[in-house]
Amino acid sequence: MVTIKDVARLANVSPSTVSRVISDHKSISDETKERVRQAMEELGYYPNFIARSLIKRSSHALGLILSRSTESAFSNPFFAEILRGISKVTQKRQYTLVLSTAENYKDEAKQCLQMVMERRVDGLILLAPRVNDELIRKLAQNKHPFVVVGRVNGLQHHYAVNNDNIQAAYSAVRHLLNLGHRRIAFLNGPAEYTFCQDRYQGYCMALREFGVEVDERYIRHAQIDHKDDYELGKELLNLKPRPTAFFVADDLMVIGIYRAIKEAKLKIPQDVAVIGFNDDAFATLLDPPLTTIRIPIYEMGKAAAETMIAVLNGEEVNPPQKILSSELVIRESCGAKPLSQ
Amino acid sequence: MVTIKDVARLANVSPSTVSRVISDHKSISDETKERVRQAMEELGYYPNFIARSLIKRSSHALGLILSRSTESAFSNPFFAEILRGISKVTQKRQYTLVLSTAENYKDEAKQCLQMVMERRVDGLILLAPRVNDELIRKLAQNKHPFVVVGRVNGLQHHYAVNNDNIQAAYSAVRHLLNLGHRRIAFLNGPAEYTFCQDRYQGYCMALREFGVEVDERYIRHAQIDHKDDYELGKELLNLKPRPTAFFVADDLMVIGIYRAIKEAKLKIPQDVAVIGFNDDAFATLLDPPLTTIRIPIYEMGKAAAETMIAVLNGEEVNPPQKILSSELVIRESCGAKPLSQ
DNA sequence: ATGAAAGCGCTAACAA
DNA sequence: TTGTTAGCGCTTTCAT
Repeated sequence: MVTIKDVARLANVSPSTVSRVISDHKSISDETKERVRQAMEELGYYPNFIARSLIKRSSHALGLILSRSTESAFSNPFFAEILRGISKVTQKRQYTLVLSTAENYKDEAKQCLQMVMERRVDGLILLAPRVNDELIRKLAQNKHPFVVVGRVNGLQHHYAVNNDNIQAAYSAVRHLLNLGHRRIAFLNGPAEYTFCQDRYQGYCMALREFGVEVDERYIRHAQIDHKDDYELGKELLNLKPRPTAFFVADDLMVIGIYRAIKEAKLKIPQDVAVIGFNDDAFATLLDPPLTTIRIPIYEMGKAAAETMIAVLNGEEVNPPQKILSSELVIRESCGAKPLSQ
Repeated sequence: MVTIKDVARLANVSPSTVSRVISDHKSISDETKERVRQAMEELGYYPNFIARSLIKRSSHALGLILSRSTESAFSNPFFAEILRGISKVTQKRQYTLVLSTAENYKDEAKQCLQMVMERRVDGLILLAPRVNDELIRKLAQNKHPFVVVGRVNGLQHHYAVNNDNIQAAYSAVRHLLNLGHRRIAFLNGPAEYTFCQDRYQGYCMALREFGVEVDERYIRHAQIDHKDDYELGKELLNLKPRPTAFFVADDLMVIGIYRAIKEAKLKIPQDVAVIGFNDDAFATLLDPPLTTIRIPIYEMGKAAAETMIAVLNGEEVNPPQKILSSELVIRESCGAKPLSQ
C-alpha cells in the first residue's frame, strides 16, 4: 500500500507537507505543491480514508434507517425517491451513504445504535418515525445527530423534514366531499406510524367540516408490506351501505383497491371514486389514471441530507423542523372537477 | 468518548486485555472477562470501528455500484430485489453496505475507483456490466476485489453471478413461436449492456430454430429510464405487417407497451401477445396478467454478497462464475398454452 | 493469563 | 514555508 510516507520520500518533503498538500493548505509553495502532486500521481497514491477518519473523529458517512423491513421498504417507490434525493446531496458533499438493513424494528434499533456508537456514521437519517419511537428517544438521549423524515411526537429539540400530512389528507377528502361523497372509506397505513396518525387527523377534519360523522367501520389499517390491501378493499366494499369513495393513504395500495372494485363489477369513478397518496410514477398509468396527492419526496430527501450535514458542520439550521407542501393532482379516478374549490 | 483505556482503568487491567475480551480471545480468565464486560457495560463502551479498521486494514464494508443513474436504478423493482438479497447477507455478516450514488457512468467509475483506493470499502458488487466495461477493466487491472451481477466480456478471471439470459430469452420467444407467432417484435434495453446482448442472442436463436428470419425493423432498444417504451411500442405497432407478439425485455417496459396496444384498440392476447421479463410483483396485477420470465433476483443478490465476502476472507469460490436459472411463468398475456412443449 | 510497547496512516500543534 | 513530534483508538507481537 502506498502511504503518505512514500509520497514524502519521493517528493523529498516531510509527511506533514504531503498532508498539507492533500487538504490544499495555503501556506505551501506552489513549487512543492506541484512536486508532491507529481509524486502522488506517479505512485498512484490515494489518502487512506480510515486513517483520516480516525484522527478527524468523523467517518464522513451518513446512515439511512428505513424503519421497516428491508423488503417492504425497497419495494415502495417512496423509498427510491427519497434515496434519490439523499444521494444527490451525499454525492455532492462527498459523504458516504450507508444503508441500514434490518429485518424488523428491534434489530434495526439495535443495529442503528451500534452503528453510531461505533462511529461507522456521523449522523443518521431516519424514515417513518413511529408513535413514541423508542429508537429516536434513545438517539436523542445519547445526543446523537439525526434528522427525521416525518413527524416525531413527544420530543422537543430535533431536526425533521416532513410534508404536510394533515393538510394533504384534508385536501384529498375535501375534494371527495366537494364531489358529493359522504361515505368515504379510508384505507390507512399501520396506526403506529405518525404519518398515518396525521392522515387520519386530516381525514376527520374534512369530514367534520362538512358535518359528516366519522364512522370507524369505514376505516382500515393495511400492513406496511401491502399484502392485504386487496382483502381490505373487498371488506370495505361489502359494507352496507357501500362507500362511494375511497381515500387510500398510499398509491401502492390503490392497486389492490382497484382490483377489488373491478372484481365487484363496479366502475371507477362512476360507482366508486378513488383518491391516492404519493403520486408514484405509475399513478398515471393506472386505469383510470389516479387522482392523488403529490408530495415532494425527492426534495424531502435532499432537505434531510442537507440538514444532517449542516448540523454535523456545526451550522445553525433554522427552522429545525421543515414542512414541505403537497399538492392535489386531479386525474380521472374521482370523476368531474369539484364545483366549489 | 469512552475508549478502551477507560474500560481498562475501571476494570484494573491493561488495554490489551480489554481488546482480547472484545474479540473473545480464549486465553483470558472467565473472571477478568466478566469484570471487563461489566466495566464496558457501566461505561457504555462501544469499540471504535474506525480505529479497528485502520489496524485491521479492512473497512468491513461492501460498496454497491448501480451502473446507471441513481434515478433509473432506484425506480426499478429489480434493484429493490437485488438490494434485498445483498443486504440480507451483509447484515448477517456484519458488513457495512455503502451505496454508490452517481448521476452518470463516468462519475460513477471515478467515484467507485476512489472508494476502493481510499479503502472506504473492501470490495464491490457491480450491477449491469456494459460491453467492454471500462470500470471493470480498471478494477481488475488494479486487482481490486469485486463481483459482478451479470456477464462480463473479455475478462478471464473474475467473480460473477448471473441468470441465464440467453436461455431465458430463448424460452420466451420459443413460447411465442409455439403459439404460432412469426412476427415477434422485440423491445430490448440499451445495447451497451451485456444482458441486453444476451437476450438479443436468445431471441435470434429461437427464431432461427423455427426458420424465421430476424428482421431488425422489429427490434427496438429502449432507454434505461423507460421513458420511451410507449413511443417505441407505437412505432412497432405501426409496422406493416404488424407484429402479432411482443417480447419485452423488462416488465417495467410492458406498462408502456400495454398502453400503446390498448390505444390502438387491439386486444391482448387476441390481437397481440405480450411476454415480459423479470416477473416483477406488479406483473400479476396487469390486465391481462403478464406471462413473463421469472429470474431469481433475490438469490442473485445473496449469492453476489456471499461470493464477495468469501473472496475477501480468502476462501476459494468455486465456480467463480455462477449462473442461476430462470423460469417461464405463464399467465394470460399470450393466450392459450402452446401445443408442443 | 496478562502487560508493555510498537505501530496502523494520517493530522495538527509547536518549532524552526 | 516546512519539519518534528505526538497521538487518534485500537491490535498484536513479545515478554513475563
